[in-house]
Amino acid sequence: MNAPLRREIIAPVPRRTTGASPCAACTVREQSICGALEARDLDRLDAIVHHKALANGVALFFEGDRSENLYILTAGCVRVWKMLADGRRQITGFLYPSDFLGLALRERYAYTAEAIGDVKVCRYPKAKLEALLDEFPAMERRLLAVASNELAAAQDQMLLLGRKTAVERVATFLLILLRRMKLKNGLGAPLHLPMTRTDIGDYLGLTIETVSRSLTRLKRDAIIRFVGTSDLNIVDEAKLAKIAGAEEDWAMPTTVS
Amino acid sequence: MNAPLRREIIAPVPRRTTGASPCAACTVREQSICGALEARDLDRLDAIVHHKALANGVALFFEGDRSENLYILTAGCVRVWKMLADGRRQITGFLYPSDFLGLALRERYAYTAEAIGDVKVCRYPKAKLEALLDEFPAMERRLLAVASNELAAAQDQMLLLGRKTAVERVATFLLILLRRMKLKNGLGAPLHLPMTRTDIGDYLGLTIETVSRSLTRLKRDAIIRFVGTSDLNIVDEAKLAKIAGAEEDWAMPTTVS
DNA sequence: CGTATACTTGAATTGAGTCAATAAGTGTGG
DNA sequence: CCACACTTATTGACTCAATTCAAGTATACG
Repeated sequence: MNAPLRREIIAPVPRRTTGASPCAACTVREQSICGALEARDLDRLDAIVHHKALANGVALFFEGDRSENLYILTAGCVRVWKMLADGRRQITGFLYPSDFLGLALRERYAYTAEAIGDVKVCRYPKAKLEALLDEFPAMERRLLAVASNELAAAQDQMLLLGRKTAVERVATFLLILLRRMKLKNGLGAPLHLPMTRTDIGDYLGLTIETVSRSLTRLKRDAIIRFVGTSDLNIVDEAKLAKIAGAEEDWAMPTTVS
Repeated sequence: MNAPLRREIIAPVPRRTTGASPCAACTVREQSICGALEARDLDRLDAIVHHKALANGVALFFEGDRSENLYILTAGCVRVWKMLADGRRQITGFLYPSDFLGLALRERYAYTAEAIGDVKVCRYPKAKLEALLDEFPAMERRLLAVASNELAAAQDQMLLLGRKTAVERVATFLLILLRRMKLKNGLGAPLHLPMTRTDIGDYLGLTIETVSRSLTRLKRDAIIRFVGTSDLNIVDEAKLAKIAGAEEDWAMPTTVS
């Protein structure tokens, strides 16, 4: 179907030979768990990291593989998914630079992770990174924060999958992308969708046709405007947010302790 | 709708005056994060814990409340849910004794937690528990493991909500309950459903009618047999598992490292 | 024992899925 | 640079699984 069974092919990234630590020069360090380390400790990370580049559709690992490595995404986009025996697929997340991957501290990965377009990652052997966590509690605390945030996002996604209509799902999806982009790139720039409509459908629990129809409806209502097929401008963010089905925002409720 | 707006009412549990630490006598300690502490450190937990009892339908906290406490469930069942502005509800989980509650290390709770039937919890002030985490890394590690497991469960639930049919969802739900019960009570005993059909529907992204029809179908096919309305025997676990839509079980796949 | 609540069942409706036919991109080689 | 092939996206017509609406029937409770 849409799960290319290619294994990861490593295009080795030239190892820096200058004195400076590669991690010190890393552009996503501050956002990722590595940011928990002091500059002077970065060589400890450098010592166990392998940099890798992956082409479109190549898997970092497959559901069921022994989980021997953890990853931090430094460039590109990764989709993470689970599958039923008959091929029905559910994408549980799209990852972006600085995102952490492989958190399941279990023997096997519970999902497959695949590159969307060109991707770069830092790979850490699980055992060695765990040893570092013991040594640097700040890093472990940061990992806990990451897990906690992902859990909150997963709960939002359950609300979406269990209770939202098709347009609401698509609107929510666009809003999330928009907010993430605003954080990184600032506003104004058009929103780029690196994933296919099939990916979006499998993320939102819809078919591609329904995704397409929902996008068309948002276009018709002048809420978004497409530039090509995978770039768009959000013309009316307020309307989009309204359709997304404003979760109750609980403006300072009274609390009886 | 079905969200009683009652605040928690504390039925004080008599504080033990014997010399022994209450935590030392706790029946769920080993399964919960408290199990990470040595016996000699348990008084540190005792010092910050408050025991509470809650009646059916009473909330521990509401979505949007300041998250000042963390909880461990010691008896009963708790439902955790989020809601859309128009009242659509999604239950993101049912919690059982030894389960941890309030993990979101954020300023506010992202969901509401309510007692189903009589419930007992240990309540810890967030700041004080976090201080303990700093002191006892084993406990923090355990918390990370909890978060990691919950994340895996959340991903399974996304697969269910996004891609499974009604009967598959209900079958999966029963199987999960069965497996959890097997772990605790051993096999044989009938399965008890403490929650209403409405709860089940809101957990599975279905209406009560569809839940009821699915259960009827499983009854008709002699896969389950009800004893009253909230207790049932699972007659044919294999068939149930088959319907639940066997996630690929990836029997030792080859891995190219 | 009656009343409220929770659950089941049936009939009609509908939102999203399926099937099928374009249309719009994307990439390749001549 | 264009023509062709191929993939990806859109649109339309029809179907169907789950919802909605509407009775009924258990079950629990004061």
